[in-house]
Amino acid sequence: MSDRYNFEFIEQKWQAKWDKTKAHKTIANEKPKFYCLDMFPYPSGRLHMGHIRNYAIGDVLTRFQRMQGYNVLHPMGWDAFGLPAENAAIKNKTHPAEWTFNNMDYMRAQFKRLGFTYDWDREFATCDPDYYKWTQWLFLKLWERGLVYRKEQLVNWCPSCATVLANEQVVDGECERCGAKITHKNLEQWFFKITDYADRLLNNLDKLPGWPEKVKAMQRNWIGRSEGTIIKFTVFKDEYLECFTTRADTLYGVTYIVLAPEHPLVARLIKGNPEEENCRAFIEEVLAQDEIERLSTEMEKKGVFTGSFAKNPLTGEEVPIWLGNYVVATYGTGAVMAVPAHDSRDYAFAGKYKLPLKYVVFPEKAELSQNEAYEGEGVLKNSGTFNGLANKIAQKEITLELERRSLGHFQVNYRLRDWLISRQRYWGAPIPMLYCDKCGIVPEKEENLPVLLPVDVNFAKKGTNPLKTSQNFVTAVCPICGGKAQRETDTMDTFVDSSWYYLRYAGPSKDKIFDLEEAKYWMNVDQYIGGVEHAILHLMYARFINMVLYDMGLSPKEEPFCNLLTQGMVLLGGAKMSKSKGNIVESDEMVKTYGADTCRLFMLFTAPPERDLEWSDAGIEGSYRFINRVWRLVYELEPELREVPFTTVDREGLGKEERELQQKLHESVAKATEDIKVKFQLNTALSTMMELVNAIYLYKEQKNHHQGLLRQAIDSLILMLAPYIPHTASELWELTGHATDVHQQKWPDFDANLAKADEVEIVLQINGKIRDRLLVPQEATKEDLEEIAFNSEKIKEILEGKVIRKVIAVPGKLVNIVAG
RNA sequence: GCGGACGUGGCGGAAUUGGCAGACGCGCUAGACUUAGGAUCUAGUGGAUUACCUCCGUGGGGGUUCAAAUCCCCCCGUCCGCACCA
Repeated sequence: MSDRYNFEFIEQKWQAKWDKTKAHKTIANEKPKFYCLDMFPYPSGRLHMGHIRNYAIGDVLTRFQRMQGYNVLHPMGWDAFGLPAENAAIKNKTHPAEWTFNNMDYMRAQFKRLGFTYDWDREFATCDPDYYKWTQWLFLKLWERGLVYRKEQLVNWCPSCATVLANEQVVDGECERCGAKITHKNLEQWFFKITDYADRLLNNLDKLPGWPEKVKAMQRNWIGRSEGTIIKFTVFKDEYLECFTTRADTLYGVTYIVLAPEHPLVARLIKGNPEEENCRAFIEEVLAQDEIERLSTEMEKKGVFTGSFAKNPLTGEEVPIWLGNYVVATYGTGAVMAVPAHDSRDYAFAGKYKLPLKYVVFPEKAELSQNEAYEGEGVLKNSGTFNGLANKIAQKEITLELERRSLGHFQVNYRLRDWLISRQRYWGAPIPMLYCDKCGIVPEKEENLPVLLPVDVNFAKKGTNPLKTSQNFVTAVCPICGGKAQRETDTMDTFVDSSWYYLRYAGPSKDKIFDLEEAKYWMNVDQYIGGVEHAILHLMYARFINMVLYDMGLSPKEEPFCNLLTQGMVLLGGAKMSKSKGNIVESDEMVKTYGADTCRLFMLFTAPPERDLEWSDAGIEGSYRFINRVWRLVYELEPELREVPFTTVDREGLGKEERELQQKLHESVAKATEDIKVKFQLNTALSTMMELVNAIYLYKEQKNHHQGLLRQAIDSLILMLAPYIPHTASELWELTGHATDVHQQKWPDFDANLAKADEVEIVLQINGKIRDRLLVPQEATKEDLEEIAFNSEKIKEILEGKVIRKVIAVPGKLVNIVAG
């Protein structure tokens, strides 16, 4: 034992012990459960301080809940498929697997060096054939349920990653991963029908009170549900142009129609018209723009007349059909009925091209201004038989009339698109489908899973899916007719892998996707912790896949994640730590200098978990100082405590200093417990413990110590620090004579009565301004306080010659005298 | 434009059930100990004025209240997400 805080020795000692005894192994039992899950990492290489922060939060919660009597599952593994491995493989002429597994080994050792409570027996990587076999199985189940389809459409293409991407993975027209500008290609791709679940994904958000409002808002926004009407305008003979609108009530105000240049009817609508040339030039111009330009609100609204007309289904009026650069081809029908009198965008467009306005909705009280679009509520005019109806009612009535005439119907539209899951890359789970000359597209048989990634591939050809270079892989046998077939060479989006991993942790299994019985015990995840960057991507995909598994009778809960914490980022120089920016503070370096406990402590103390945190060299020094301070305190008191048994000390017979220390102790336990359990404010829990340490230091200066009370204070302090600085706490627990493991102890209790001070300082106010402060007994009543207040010399002086109007006394807080 | 979060010392941040603004930590200042200190300990640290008293102060303005960082209204600003979605 050393008087110096030797973190290297201490941390290695306890880590070796935890490893050897499998201290963090978890099995389902009769205790109440708690499933604490940190989003598993991509094995990118090395941990930095950002990682430490993420995982330290989950680790504190895990250790705390164990001390609260819960059986806590806290697993860790690897989201191990993905592009960086493949790119590294091309660059270093290795195999992606080698790069990935090396990184996993390195990072696993780093996790252990940080003392995290993971049950390593449950570890897996999504690139293990034992795992991706079930990702493929899941694909087949979705196929069976009609939730998978293959379709040619305009898709996002990342030229740098040489693969297609889902809508969610395109940010501001750029690749979410590499930042390259996205282009568009017409390709046949695989999709998951997430839109079938749009309503449930949306409605269930209301059943997730433990999720941040922000994340729920983002998902609602992304799903973008909108109720409206499809209205059919007649073009040619017996052919219709369908428009989606949320304002069917303004149908009598339609003065033209605008189509996206990509609309399928455009070619026929312009053909042979004098405007044809003009239109072609316009379409070419619009299509030449990239996504960002095209969708920018700054973009000037432009259009051209097609030379054709469409017939309004109710008025029979012929209105001109235009092409517009602002109409989104992929939303609704790609065709908009324009009502310039009641839509400001149409108003601007109509003004520019001298198209007519027709007001049909009039405000009930105010005058209608004809200098702008009126978008508010009102009553219908100029609308035939619908005149006089409130516009909200007219929306329904007009749609019902259209339904009677088979010229329209109610429609719910979503912004959400189906999930494009195929990728033209090697390092992912192969899509288990085949192309047979006779049978067409056929699924692989379940018993033939996993469809293994071949080893004989060539990574050298840039822009080609390496899987295509393996003849052994591509050439296959049709599972139906036994004839010659070709394997699908696309792999699945890695977000498919991570959409069900939490179930695998909860119920590891050799012969099933997961063990249903064990998963029933653990699910759902009580606390999920991860970055807000997954607010839409992973968190919506996972909810969707879990919902499908729930419908299949497999997943025990409809929603997988009960409570969600989106922790803030660790910044350096105001920017998120990232390899590409080169602003990384490496875990290894800091652990070597200060030890794991100090790193953890700093990350938790400096800011509340949800907020971003700026790295500070001085800040980590402060945390290191605090641990040293605790170390010295316990080390110096240890000789007189070693033989003192732990007891709970009563208030009776204690001296003033003892009573103060006791009060501080109980108050600290109460606050540290509430902060972590209710508020999730680890920073304030820690500041409370710092105050307790300061109080014990102060008491230590006393001549004769109440050893029983000191023992209780020191023991409680070590217990409360155990989740945060587990190595130091273990060592100090042992040092002070305990034969037990600090992490298997019960969290300390507190007595609410003892947490109150004997005397409290109250303030005396006159007209709300503080004029005096006094110490009064804790139990002083309103009446007592008033008496005390009027006896104060200062108060008497100020009140001279004033009339007292009102006196407010709040026990334990203040007395306020209103006088004038 | 829509939605979410937020604005408190030199800095990170406390206090949000209305009731002492600035806990805790960093930094800074002075002192103690010391051969030395980038260790440790003690004291101080919102601003103005300063022996004391006092006044001002939570982005700005108004309001409710005995009492507002906290509740209400208006405005300004920052960050994040979505964005010509019909």
